[in-house]
Amino acid sequence: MELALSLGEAPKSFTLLDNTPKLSNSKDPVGFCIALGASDETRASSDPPVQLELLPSTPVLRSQHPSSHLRIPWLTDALGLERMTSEPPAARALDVNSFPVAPVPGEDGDDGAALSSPNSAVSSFQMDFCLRNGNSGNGGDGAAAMMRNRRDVEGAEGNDRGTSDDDENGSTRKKLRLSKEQSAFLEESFKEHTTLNPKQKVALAKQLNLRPRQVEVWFQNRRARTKLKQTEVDCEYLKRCCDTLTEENRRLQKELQELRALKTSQPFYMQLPATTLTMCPSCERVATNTAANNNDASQIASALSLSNKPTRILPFPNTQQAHPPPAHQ
DNA sequence: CTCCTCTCCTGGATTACATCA
DNA sequence: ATTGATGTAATCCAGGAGAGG
Repeated sequence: MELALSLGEAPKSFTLLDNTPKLSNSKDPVGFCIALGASDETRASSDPPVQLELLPSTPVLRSQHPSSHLRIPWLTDALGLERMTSEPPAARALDVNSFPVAPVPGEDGDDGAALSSPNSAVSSFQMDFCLRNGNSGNGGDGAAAMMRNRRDVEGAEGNDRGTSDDDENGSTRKKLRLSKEQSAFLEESFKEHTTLNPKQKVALAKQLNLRPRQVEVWFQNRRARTKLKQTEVDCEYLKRCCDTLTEENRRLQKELQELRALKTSQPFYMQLPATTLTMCPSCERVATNTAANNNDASQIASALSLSNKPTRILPFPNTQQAHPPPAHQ
């Protein structure tokens, strides 16, 4: 992807380097980073390429994060760690105390692997994520939430697609609200894998007492949200870059106007022998014969605009001795 | 080897519902 | 109590990839 902006008489271009790693291969769940290469002068030094961090990063969130209590099944597998069955009871912080929902036989219609999942050990520590966030300790309408939760869980059970279930009940589709613990655990999983293979999906579903389809949908929506957020961040960053370039364009146009005004106000400067500028034909740098190091175009421009000394610009071959070619290479 | 069909998965768009101010 | 905004679970659809005939 390449994006080029042309600004007046001083065209500058910058490219949007698409170094985006594949999400599935990246350790970073967001994994999307843009690098905006502009000229050093153009690029705002305070605007590094933006990478969105959508995951909880504050110490508070981290400390409250259930990852301190939970393990991602495939992570423990990968690390060869003990499974959660060996977790001390005190660590089972998510074993909230209501409505344990018995697994419905033949529930996992989504994947046949559910019955013979190699991660089946997880089921021995099946957590009860039946509570919605309303009744997990902050009082309020706990009873009502529990009733809703029971209704939702019961409605969610047994049918993977849900639509036929709704058809049978003659009701509209129900919407299960995931508990904070479930959402947090899914977030933690998403941090490790933005996509799930069937085994991971089933293991996660078992662990969270959800249907694999629900886990799948959650990851779909989560990826969509990530992409949306990243797009917003990208737009904001590009907008800032555009503002910076616009400002620089304005400044350069103004400088150009000053130079032209100076030129028209002093039409006979060519006849005055005060200062001689030499220009190298290869690199187009300019040097004066009075100050050999003064070959910066901006310094020349400021010299032109600030001091009213008449200046002569000569082709380089005429003043070989003033600017030997290898001097600046 | 190529083509076709089927299945599965994913992204994008959209809907429907829950929650909150 | 009502309502609009917002967040998000769920659905629908199209397209790509891989397997198998």
